[in-house]
Amino acid sequence: MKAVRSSSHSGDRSGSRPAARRPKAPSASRRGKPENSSAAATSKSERSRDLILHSAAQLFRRQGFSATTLRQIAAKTKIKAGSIYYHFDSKEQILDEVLDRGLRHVFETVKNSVERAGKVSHRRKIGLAIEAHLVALLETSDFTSANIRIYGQLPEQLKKPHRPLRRAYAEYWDQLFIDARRAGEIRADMEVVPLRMFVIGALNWTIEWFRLENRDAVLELARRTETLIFEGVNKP
Amino acid sequence: MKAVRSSSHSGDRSGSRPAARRPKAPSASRRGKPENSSAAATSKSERSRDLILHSAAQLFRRQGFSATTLRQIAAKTKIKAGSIYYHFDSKEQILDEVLDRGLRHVFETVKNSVERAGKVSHRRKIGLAIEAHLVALLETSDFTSANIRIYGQLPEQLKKPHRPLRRAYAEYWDQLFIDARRAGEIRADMEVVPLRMFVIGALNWTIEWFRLENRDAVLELARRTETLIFEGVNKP
Amino acid sequence: MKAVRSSSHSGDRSGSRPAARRPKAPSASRRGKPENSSAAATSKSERSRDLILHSAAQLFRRQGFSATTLRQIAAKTKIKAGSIYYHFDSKEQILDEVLDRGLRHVFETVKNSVERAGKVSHRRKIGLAIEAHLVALLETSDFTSANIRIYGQLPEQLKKPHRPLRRAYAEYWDQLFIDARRAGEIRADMEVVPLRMFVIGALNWTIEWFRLENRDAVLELARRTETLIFEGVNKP
Amino acid sequence: MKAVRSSSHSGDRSGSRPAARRPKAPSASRRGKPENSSAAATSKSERSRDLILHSAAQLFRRQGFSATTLRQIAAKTKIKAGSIYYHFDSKEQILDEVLDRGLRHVFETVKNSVERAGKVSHRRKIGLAIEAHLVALLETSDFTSANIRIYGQLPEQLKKPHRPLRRAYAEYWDQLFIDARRAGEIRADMEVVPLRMFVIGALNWTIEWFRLENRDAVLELARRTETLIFEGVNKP
DNA sequence: CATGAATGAGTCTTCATTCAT
DNA sequence: CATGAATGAAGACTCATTCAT
Repeated sequence: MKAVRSSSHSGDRSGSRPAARRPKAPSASRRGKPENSSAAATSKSERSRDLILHSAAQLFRRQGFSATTLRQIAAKTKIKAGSIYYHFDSKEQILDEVLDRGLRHVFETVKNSVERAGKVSHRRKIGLAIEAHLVALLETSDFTSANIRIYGQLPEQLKKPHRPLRRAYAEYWDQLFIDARRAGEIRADMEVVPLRMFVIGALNWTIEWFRLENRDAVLELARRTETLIFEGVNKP
Repeated sequence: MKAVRSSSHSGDRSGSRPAARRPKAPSASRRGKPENSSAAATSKSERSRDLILHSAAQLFRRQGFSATTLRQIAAKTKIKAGSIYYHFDSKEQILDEVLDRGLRHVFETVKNSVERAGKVSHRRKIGLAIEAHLVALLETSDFTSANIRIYGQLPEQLKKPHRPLRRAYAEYWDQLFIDARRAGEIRADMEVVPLRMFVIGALNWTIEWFRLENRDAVLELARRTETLIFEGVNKP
Repeated sequence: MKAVRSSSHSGDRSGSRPAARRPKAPSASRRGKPENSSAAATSKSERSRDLILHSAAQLFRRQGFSATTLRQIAAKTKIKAGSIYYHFDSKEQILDEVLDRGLRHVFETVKNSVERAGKVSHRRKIGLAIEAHLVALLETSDFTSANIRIYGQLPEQLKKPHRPLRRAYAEYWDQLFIDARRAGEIRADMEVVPLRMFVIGALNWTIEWFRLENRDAVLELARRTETLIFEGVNKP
Repeated sequence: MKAVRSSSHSGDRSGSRPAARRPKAPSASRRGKPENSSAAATSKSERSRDLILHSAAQLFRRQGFSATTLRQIAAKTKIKAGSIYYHFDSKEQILDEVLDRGLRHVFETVKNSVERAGKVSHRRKIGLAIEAHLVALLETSDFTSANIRIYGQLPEQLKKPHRPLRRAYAEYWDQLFIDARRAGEIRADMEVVPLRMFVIGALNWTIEWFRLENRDAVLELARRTETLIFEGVNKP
């Protein structure tokens, strides 16, 4: 009940190329695994690939896609720029994989968190989703934060392959809200899509300002956010 | 009680340069004027400058700063890339001015809206601020939306000159919340900074998804957002 | 009765590109003019374009397409490599134009030479064609020699746009032979296609060894070749 | 009376290098053997070497030297690019050997064919030479066709080591013509060098268009060519 | 004011080559 | 013998910038 199906596009665009070398596609052993799995990346190649992706994610997150150069990625990975092409076909392919991992990571984190909770109130579920989303975004994954931060500014053609998964994630949240509303835990007159936008927006914007200081900071932020969303700022 | 002081930095960095032909600095007549003033842009030069800035703002907003080329800006302005240098010293200078105008625009819009209201409840004031912020962001100013969208990914050195004004704007909101809390319209245990982040985050994130369709769409969105913030999603 | 229709493809492949600048397409004033027209190339841009093409043709001819770098072309033209892109979209576009000019040049030279002769024997016509082809190839046009020399090694996709014109040229020769055979000046059992290949082959191969020394060398070579083709090496 | 002395240069340029593992020079057992001998290629190493050379020859022939990458050669040979360096010091060394084999192959083929004929007319000898040259070029050897096709575009320094053998081959043809002329089978006023160029040119150019379809096609072509050369196109 | 033409630094990418395993 | 992984030099191409006209 865990792995989010990869948007299965990743790397497809390179289909026409001669595809000389080997790696270039996410190794079977990694596909679908949680991105920050501490389970040792096996081959040397896989380790390098991973390091490159991590470097890229951090840089994309900070500077955006187009402001990030392959030389920067290489430098951070302590290899030379040309070497990147042993592992990837193009800068775009790196982007694709960063985006994909990032979204799959939040999605899985949120899903697992909610499902693990079992029978709890809808508010609790939404609270857990908020917390999981924030944890993924702010604590555990550069991929997720990179995705959230840069996606909006990418050219259409780069966004396209990631739409299905994005939509799926949005629908997952919508369902949480729909269920809660049906159960009467959310006002009946509340429309789901703007609500989801509002919530996700408030969560996502945290990348712009939140600086992780201690383990509990994110949890604290999550709690606060949940309260705000459910109760607003009004006097009770 | 209108004009927000420009962050006074704009163009300063070019101080050492030989000071080419003429303009290069916002013309006296424009300084401090509301950005969308339809009041006669006077000289031809000023009109071109303005058109360039508008083109730049739109492109920055859509693609980010580094993905936007001067030639794109020129093309959208229907001039040639070289001509931009009659009006600006560098791409950075354009950025500076776009950012500055953008922030001043929201700031003024919000301030004016609140002040014009006169004696009203704090909730009403905050509601007006929300509305004004959204209007500036989604309806009236490409500068504002450009600013909001790209600021976070800019290198330190480009952000720096804009910090004072950003801080001022943040403090303005903080004050709104502090006043409301003091007046008991907001729960006493609510900390102001995270609250502001939450609210501004929810508002700013709308650029990522909101598509302006009709005049009232933004107002409707603003109302909805105000309700959410004050009352939350709970059953009343 | 002169200009050979350009294969009209030239530059078409760049159709999808944003096409920012201007020149990039052969200027109207040059299209269809004989390549070595001494009629002054007018604008500065046109002159540069032309110089680049000439440099490219010479280098392509000597080293082949892929062994020739833009830097070499630039150096020979005494400009910087980046400047080439003011005039051309890509190395391929340069190639296209070199090939096109080259073939149009021989074609026109041959056609004009034959037509100008008026009512003469078929053998004379073929003799003139041989001479004209050799002159174009060895004396007047780097474009023609470049074309002949590199065409065969180009990847399919680069050859494609030039096929129609090549075919037309081949058919022109075929017609010369067909007419001569019908008139009884060529043995009736002689098949035209292999004959054309034989003749054109013998002519084209001269690039591999012939070094132009004096004005008459080519004419002398042409005469010799004509004799060989018509009479063979046999004792008369 | 068969083997054409290799131009003995092959690999010499690598003289200064540290002399890696082992082979790198054509194994003793192969030196001087006819290139397509099916007589057991012995060691595994030797077989690989050979496969690499064949792949290279085909690619050089089709695309030229500089457009052919080591990875393409490796792919065609079904090994990895790095492995090539066990057998060769550099791409240039491969080229050298391809060129050398190619020329030795035609040379031997022609020589053998002529010598085997014994006492025959000079025209017959030349006819056999034509046939043998075409067979080598179009049917039996990628090395020969690669040589003929790419030699002219190589940089001086790469051509140099192959000149002696080329000259020898040219002289062999010259001798055939001289003998024929002395015997009165060729017109006395016919100069030998341009004649050889004409003939070899017509033969060599066939690579540009001839597509081998059936066993006899080459022989048919050879016959036609011989007739043309001796009798020309005139009515008899 | 604006453009045409050019420049040079830097971008992504390719490729021959190396070398430890 | 062969490969996997990497390197560095170079290639095509882009782009902010300059400046004479």
